[in-house]
Amino acid sequence: MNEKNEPTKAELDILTILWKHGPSTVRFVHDQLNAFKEVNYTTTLKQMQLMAEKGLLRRDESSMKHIYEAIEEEKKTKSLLLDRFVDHIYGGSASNLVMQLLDNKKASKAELDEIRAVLDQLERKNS
Amino acid sequence: MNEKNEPTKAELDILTILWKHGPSTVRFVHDQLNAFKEVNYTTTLKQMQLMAEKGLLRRDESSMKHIYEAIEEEKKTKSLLLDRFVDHIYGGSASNLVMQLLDNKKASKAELDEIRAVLDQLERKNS
DNA sequence: TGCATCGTACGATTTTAATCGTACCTTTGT
DNA sequence: ACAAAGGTACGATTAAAATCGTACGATGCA
Repeated sequence: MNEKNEPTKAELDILTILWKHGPSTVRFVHDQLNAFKEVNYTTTLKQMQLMAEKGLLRRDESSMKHIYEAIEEEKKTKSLLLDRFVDHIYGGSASNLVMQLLDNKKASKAELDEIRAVLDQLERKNS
Repeated sequence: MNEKNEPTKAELDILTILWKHGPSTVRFVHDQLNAFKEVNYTTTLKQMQLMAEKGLLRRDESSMKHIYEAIEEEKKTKSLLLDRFVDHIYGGSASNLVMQLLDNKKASKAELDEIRAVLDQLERKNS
């Protein structure tokens, strides 16, 4: 993900679908999209074409139905977004973010356990 | 914070300053802003006026130099943004977010300890 | 008093994101 | 063969965010 290629909301919706289903046609992505959001087919098409230009998607035009694929993997992109978010909203402090997260009861018991497990594992690795 | 009053990036910059320094004049906010971002004075002014209209800021016009103040408190607004973020990017799973956060080495040793402390405290409270 | 300074008001502009309409090419079924 | 269906290309439009220029009122001081 080069530079300021931060995906917008609409782009992220498309990326999410591609990450989930792998390389897909515009039609497929569009149908998935319409499951929760009304848009015109040409809008989805255009959006994906723009994303290809921007370097967010790779396009295979060998067949008539072009196949699009996310260039960056899910994890990498999301972690970039996360970093931006932490920096922007929490002044770069990850712990502040986590504290608020836990505070807000946004995390279930199971999630708490999971988080603790990750912490433990990380600590073991670092020692 | 009503409805879709989600602050944009530029608005968040202004809110951050107001949260930090309390009720302020446009001039003051503008100077703070310019410390890290070049903008025209009238832009800041306009932005703050719009934010007041939107219900993000409260304005005291009793004196010539209008005084602006964030309506919602920092914590509330940030937690709203955080929730949106978790929902949008991590499908609502707080633990996924945290895992990635820790994974990414975005958290220092001190932060890890802090996070663990919060976890401990929460667990004690819940039992 | 008058002029430089600092303030707000307001319309216009720029930029970017998002959407859509229309033209036109390809495939497929009859 | 040809019409219907489904595909891409592309320009135009809309909407929202952000920025700026200019007008003009208040204040203060030489």
